[in-house]
Amino acid sequence: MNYWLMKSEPDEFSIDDLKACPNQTEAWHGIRNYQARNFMRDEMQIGDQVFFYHSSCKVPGIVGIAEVVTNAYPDSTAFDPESKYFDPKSDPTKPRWLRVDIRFVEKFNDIIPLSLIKNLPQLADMYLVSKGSRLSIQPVTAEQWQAVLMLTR
DNA sequence: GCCAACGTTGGC
DNA sequence: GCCAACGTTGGC
Repeated sequence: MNYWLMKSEPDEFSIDDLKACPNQTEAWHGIRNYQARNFMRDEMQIGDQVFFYHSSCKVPGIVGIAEVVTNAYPDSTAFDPESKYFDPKSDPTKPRWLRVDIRFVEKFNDIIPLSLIKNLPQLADMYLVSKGSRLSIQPVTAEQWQAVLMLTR
């Protein structure tokens, strides 16, 4: 099993939104970055655990946990001219973009703020706080996963 | 294949 | 809103 961190702008889609979805499950659409896509395609597995991260907001940070419940499959929003994620270069017979479904697992009582993560030596090597990190889907090590969980309990 | 121009991300 | 850092595009 692998661990991940996935970013979302809470104004667009928050962990509360995920919890409110049918079956508390939602398709993680709109990823338009090859590295993030390749993680989904090549390394993500059903059952993988995900830190849900709120970005571009007042207090950015990790707000809870979700779980991967499907393998990667074509992101149909790329074929929809009405969608903000429409990509005319993604051919439906050869889809360029993929998504997975994730299910709500847990919302932390308190957010783990980015400012705290930056200041903890045991989390200093998280991809999240590495220079110029912008990936919206990032791998997390088992050690980092445990270190973050320790902060919530 | 290089690289300048442009677009996006995301913290602050 | 600013801007650093990175990704993508497209001419050559």
